[in-house]
Amino acid sequence: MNTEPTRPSNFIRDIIEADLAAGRHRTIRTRFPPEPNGYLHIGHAKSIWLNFGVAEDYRGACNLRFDDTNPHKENPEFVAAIQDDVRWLGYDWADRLYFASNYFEELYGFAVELIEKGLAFVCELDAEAMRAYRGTLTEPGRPSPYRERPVAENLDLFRRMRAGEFPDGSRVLRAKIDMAAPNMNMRDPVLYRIRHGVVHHQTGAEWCLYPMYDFTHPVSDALEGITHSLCTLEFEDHRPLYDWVVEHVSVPGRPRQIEFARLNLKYTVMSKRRLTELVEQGHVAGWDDPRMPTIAGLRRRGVPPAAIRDFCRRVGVTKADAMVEMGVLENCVREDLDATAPRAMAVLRPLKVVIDNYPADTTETLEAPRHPKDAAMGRRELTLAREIYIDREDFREEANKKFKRLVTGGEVRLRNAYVIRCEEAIKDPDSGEVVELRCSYDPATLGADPVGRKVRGVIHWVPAYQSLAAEVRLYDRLFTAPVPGAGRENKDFIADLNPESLVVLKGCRIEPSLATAAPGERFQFEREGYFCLDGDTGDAGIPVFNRTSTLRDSWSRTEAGG
RNA sequence: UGGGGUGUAGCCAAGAGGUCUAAGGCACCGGGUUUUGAUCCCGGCAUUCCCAGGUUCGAAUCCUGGCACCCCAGCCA
Repeated sequence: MNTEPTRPSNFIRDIIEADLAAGRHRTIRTRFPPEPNGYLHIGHAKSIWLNFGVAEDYRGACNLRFDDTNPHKENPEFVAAIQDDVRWLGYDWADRLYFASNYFEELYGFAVELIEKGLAFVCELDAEAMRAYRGTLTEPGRPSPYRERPVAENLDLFRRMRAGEFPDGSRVLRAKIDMAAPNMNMRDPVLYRIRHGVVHHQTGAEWCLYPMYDFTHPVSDALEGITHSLCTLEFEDHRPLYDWVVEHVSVPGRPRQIEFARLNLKYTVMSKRRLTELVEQGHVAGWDDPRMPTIAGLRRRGVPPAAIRDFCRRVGVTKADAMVEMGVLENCVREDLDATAPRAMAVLRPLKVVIDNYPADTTETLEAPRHPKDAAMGRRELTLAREIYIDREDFREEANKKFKRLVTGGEVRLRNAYVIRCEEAIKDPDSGEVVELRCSYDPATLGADPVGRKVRGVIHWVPAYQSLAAEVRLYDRLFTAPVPGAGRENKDFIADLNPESLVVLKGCRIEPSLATAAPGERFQFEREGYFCLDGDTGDAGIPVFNRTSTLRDSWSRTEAGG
């Protein structure tokens, strides 16, 4: 992990360095605090990278803590998936796995402390009434009629709330702060609510009283000795409340909350609500659908964890709302995969080629490097035969000089093999479609340029009978709009789904050496892109490859531009 | 007409009174190498820092006043 390029400076690191220099802390402690109510996405990756990275750089530690105070939305599947994803990203929390629910008893004690100090009270206003009392953004709220209840009564009521004597929604515990505060979060915020009949994934049926985030988070941070509690910008308004809790309750630490801007990516969505909707309404195949911006989706797509870390580093950490282009991620993926992915040949849309002057009853074994710039990756064997497949896109009956591939009467280099000439294109008499090419090859061109002429194009190929059948799934951006739902009625992001985000190619042929590939292995199919072997199999058990990314393609631009 | 934030190139982002006629990355535009139209290499790409005043010998950096955008009225996190 330390072979990674230096993490650039940012305002959070500046704060940490200043704190260290001033002797406010001897060592740094951070935490990544997901709520287990969904899968992690690339926005979380930024937080994970920041929290674990900063801890690593300043020789501190980062805890993994599940913020599990709302049993209605949380479940063990998410708890497990989140751990898998953090680990896969390359981070290790050692024995520091925590749950906010582990602190329920302490939390309860601190709530009692607040009541005893006259800083919290049991309120019987229902949700609607409480909203009315809260006031608005421009008008102050009014105090709850229950605000001045005696301490002893509050204590008794709170104990009975825990004991299960009151139904859901009948009572809450509230902090007594300031109903006229311009910051809505300070208008006597709710600290505890009653939830009967839910089985919490960690604490079971032990509690019917659950603490709110604003109370739980600062206490949990303090209990764990967190020095810097990093969170996203929308919690900025909560910081005064965070500080209030830390100050008024006898916790052992003084954590400091620092907010940074969350990651936004064009052409995708990042909110848990929207991702959940995509999954539950079946717009994608699941949380790990390769089109999803989830960590699980990116993993299945073939994106290497190092590319995600690099992406986080490049994007930076600031307080300015940012909308990052997909191109940055794609570049990180290509950069990593160019260096690490073995090369192979795969023909996605096969067109049969018969090399007429090649002996019919033999094949030839050729060798090719697994990587053009990394000899250590070794070599692989290719089988050349009289009948091969090339991609339909690499042949045109006629074309102008810019088309560097095969045309009738023209020559092209078969990658890692000979130069061939197309003598004739055989067409289906009914449809006129080209169904086969009759070619000849020049035996003198293996590893050597032909004499007296130059061949500009190189195309990939596979042997017709020795190659393997495969299914290839081509992925494109999930949405057609840079900000899905923007400008639509009800922000209807579903309407911006890209109908061509997935194209399945079933008749593909891949080179024989791919027979031993294992699920999760990544390759560059030369001239096509980067692909990752999926765990699924296609028709008749054939392997399935997911396209992680195309190669950069200046040809399509040239051609489109005329 | 409340509070909290943010504004540097198409997209991110350094920068903290002079070394800024403003780093770096992505994108884009050339040119070179190449048995991947890939990679790689070389070059180009903000006289300008949301706007307007002001302070100063000197400002993206300080002051004042505007403007724009984001977040907040869950017994969600």
